[in-house]
Amino acid sequence: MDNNTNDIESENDKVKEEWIKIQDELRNQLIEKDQLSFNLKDNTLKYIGGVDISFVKDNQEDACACLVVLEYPTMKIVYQDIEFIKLELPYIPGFLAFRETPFLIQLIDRLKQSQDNSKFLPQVIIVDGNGILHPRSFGLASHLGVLIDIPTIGIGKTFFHVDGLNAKDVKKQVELSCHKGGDFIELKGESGKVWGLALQSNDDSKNPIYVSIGHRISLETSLEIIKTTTKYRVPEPVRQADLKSREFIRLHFNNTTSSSNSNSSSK
DNA sequence: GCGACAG
DNA sequence: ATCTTGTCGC
Repeated sequence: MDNNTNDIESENDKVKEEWIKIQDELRNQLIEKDQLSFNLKDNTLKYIGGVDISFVKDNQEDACACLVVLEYPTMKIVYQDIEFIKLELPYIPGFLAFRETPFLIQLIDRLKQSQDNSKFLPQVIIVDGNGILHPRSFGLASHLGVLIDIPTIGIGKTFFHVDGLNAKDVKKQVELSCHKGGDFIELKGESGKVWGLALQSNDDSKNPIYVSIGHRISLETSLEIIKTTTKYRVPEPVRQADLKSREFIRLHFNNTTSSSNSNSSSK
């Protein structure tokens, strides 16, 4: 029986090794500077995207993927696509991209192919997950960005330990240095590398968000965009994607499945 | 060996 | 990720 668990463990290690190779390869295509189809100074940023996946409770595989496109800077939703999906892989810290990326790409592809809506293809996408703020500098936002070749910004809501940085010290630093919305600190690790920023979203948000480069954008431009699209704790594009996907689950999944406490009838 | 660990 | 009421404040 111990042999079984050992076999499984070594199988998992093999898979992780393969995944690491894949990401090492993809990372060669990662661009950590501005390579954009717009300039923030001259109103050429029109469409900004947000993606998120929400889950059905007590369920590791039934979920809802959402892509929204907002008009900049009005933040009005001009396009949305929401669908039920079945996750095929578990959540493994450090390998989130392999779990979620296939479904997000599908949403982007559908928009690209849309006869009427392809004009809404976002010029930059804000992703619910880190960019290069990641053990191998290649989180979900970067992985997705490279695969779809669209600029992305990574947003984390909880800190991911990397390069000697840890949540406790980071939050302590934020407490000391950030007092109002827009204040931020650099996330500089032991190696000296700047992995991203901890940003106070608004004047009364105590809990920071973590901004990092996804793909084809600089940290400076990322910050500028995040600041101008954030009203609540998380930027409006990802917030809307989150709200839409949760609502979809509430409306179409809940009473549709047995799952839990209905009126316990028979017995 | 032990703990940490995006969503 | 998800589970949840009240509560503080504009």
